[in-house]
Amino acid sequence: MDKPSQRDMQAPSPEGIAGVAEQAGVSVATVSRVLNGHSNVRPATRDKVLAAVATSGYRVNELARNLRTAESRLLLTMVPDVGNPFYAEVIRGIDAIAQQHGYFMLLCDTGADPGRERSYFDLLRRRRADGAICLDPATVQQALAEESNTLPWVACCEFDSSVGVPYVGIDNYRAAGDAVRYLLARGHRRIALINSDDHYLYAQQRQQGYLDALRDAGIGADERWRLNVNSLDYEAGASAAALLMSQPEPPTAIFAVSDTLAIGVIAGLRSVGRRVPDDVAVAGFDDISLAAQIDPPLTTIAQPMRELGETAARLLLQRLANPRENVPGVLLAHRLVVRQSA
Amino acid sequence: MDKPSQRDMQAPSPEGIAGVAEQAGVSVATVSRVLNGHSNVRPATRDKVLAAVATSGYRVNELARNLRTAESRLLLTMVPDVGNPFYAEVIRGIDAIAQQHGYFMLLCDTGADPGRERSYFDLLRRRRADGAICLDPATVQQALAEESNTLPWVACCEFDSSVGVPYVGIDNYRAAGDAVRYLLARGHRRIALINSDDHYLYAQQRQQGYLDALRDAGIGADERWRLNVNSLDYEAGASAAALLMSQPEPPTAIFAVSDTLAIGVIAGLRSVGRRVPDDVAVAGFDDISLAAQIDPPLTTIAQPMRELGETAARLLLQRLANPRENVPGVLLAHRLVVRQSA
DNA sequence: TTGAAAGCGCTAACAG
DNA sequence: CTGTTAGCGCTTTCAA
Repeated sequence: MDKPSQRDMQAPSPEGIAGVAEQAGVSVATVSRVLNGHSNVRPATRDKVLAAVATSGYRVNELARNLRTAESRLLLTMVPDVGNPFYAEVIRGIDAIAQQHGYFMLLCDTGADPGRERSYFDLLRRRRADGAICLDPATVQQALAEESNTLPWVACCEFDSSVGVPYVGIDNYRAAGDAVRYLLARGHRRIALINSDDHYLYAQQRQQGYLDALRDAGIGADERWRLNVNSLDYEAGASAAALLMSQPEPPTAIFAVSDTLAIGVIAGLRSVGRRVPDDVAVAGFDDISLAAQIDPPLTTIAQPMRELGETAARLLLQRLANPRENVPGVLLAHRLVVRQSA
Repeated sequence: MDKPSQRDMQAPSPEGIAGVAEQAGVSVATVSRVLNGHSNVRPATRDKVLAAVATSGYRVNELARNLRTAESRLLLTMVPDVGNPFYAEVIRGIDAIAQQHGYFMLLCDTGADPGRERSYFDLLRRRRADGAICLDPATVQQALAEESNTLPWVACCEFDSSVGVPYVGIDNYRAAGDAVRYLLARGHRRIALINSDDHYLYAQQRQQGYLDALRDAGIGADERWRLNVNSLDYEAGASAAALLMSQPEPPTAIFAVSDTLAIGVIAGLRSVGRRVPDDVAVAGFDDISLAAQIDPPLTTIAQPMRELGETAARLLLQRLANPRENVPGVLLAHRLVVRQSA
């Protein structure tokens, strides 16, 4: 078995753009131009190139392109919990806009863990992502902000307007107030609050909204009716509800800062034999699609989830396109959706 | 304002690895070695480099590294619907394993659209992702398989064992049979099936399991009790249930191939005044965390969601590490979880 | 309108 | 153990 002689060997046709160039009888520069849709190429030449691309089945190596253009066309999305329907919907909004602008989404579930978030954030410095959207707790974000106001990122849903990072969200203070005022209007006086972990800024804002609405109504807020849970799981809501009901003077209404929590609350209430809304009213927050399906259908504060994500992506893209221009913070409207749980 | 004279200008210290090399007084090769943890570097040298890295705040440019090593260290995950809790949990499993092996996840929501899936799949050819995990309908996957058995991808949850692509999933036929046999054992004879769109292979398999279980019990399956819906939304389940109940001889039990559907079914039943499980029993599929929370708690077939994702990622990683080795298909165990809806 | 050539920042032979 | 050097495959001046 001899090695093929020199004469028999095919000149190995070059790979990549060079192969296409050779096949089309043009230079690599020209191939690159038609690939990138530059206009300064004679139609006939363009056709030759396109034909060569088609027959060779060539695909551009974006690894090379990315190095050359110094961009990854990836947007990093950091979210505390992909499994939460609220975040899932926001993510969809982000993805839609990203795609629309030729970007893909690198999704990272941080579990709201500062350590993980920091290391993900480092992806920006390593140029693996061009920008980031952060849905994580404000405490985490502040750390990021100190470290690098210079890196392109925006805050979504959870934000601190004072740190100087572009953001999109709702007015959590007013939204929570709206919920409480509704409960008050329905005659409730003993209103409990089941809140997220306090390192979420939105949790603090919603609590303040709750507190102030109560105070404005001339009602004292019993501390025993205020609970913080460290996860938005259904289970967390269920056990919080049970705990609330075990008190000597239990609340007649419960406001939970997340629909998932509220759904858990309803389940928990049921398990301790209370009926909703007759024995105790329940209001949620977010208006995930499930809210309308459970029994009883959930009264809640609707957030424009999709739009929140879309806006975050747009803000980031804008910042990427024009790094020096100031990107504003934007507040989207919430609304109270009255169903049957309260 | 004069331009700084030649004498005043700082020699611009080189960026990147070269800067670190200069600062540490070694060559770029050495820097690269310590950065990549190669062992053949004298400790003293290593320390010098590390110090230079630390003081300069240098971060490797992964765009360059990726080009050089010809890998993106990204895993593409194509899923029909990120919003579905079932998929969300599978995704978490994938992400966990990917991270653990130094990969990140590119998440793409295909909406089960063949066109979108095809274009995402092209990311592999363009070297933007090293491999892909596909949760999309088998019809779509078959198209991919024909086009390129050569590209590194695996099927997850939804698979066709005959196309020769590595996969992980459960035995859908048996699982559906188990659900139906349980309903039969509870005395039901009129059992409806609310199924996914038929282009999902799992839908066909579950239907066959349903049909055969009925036949084995000597019961004819009325076609009017078989419905296919084109989305797994709660709403789809709700309207399907209402439709079923409007028939002259409505079923006494409903088996839905997804928990989200089943939850919608329960809501739909309630809206037409039927009680679950007294008037009609409902069984679901997946055992998402929500299943235990709704009223009544859902009887369902549990899938090991997390493990499904983890296994898919491992399979893919294995295929990536050893392209010529045959990667097997793997079937994970399901189980019937009896709660109160049936 | 087209081509030649210079890198993007890194890794990995290869040589010493 | 360390340094020199040749690319990875593309885009983009600069000239023609």
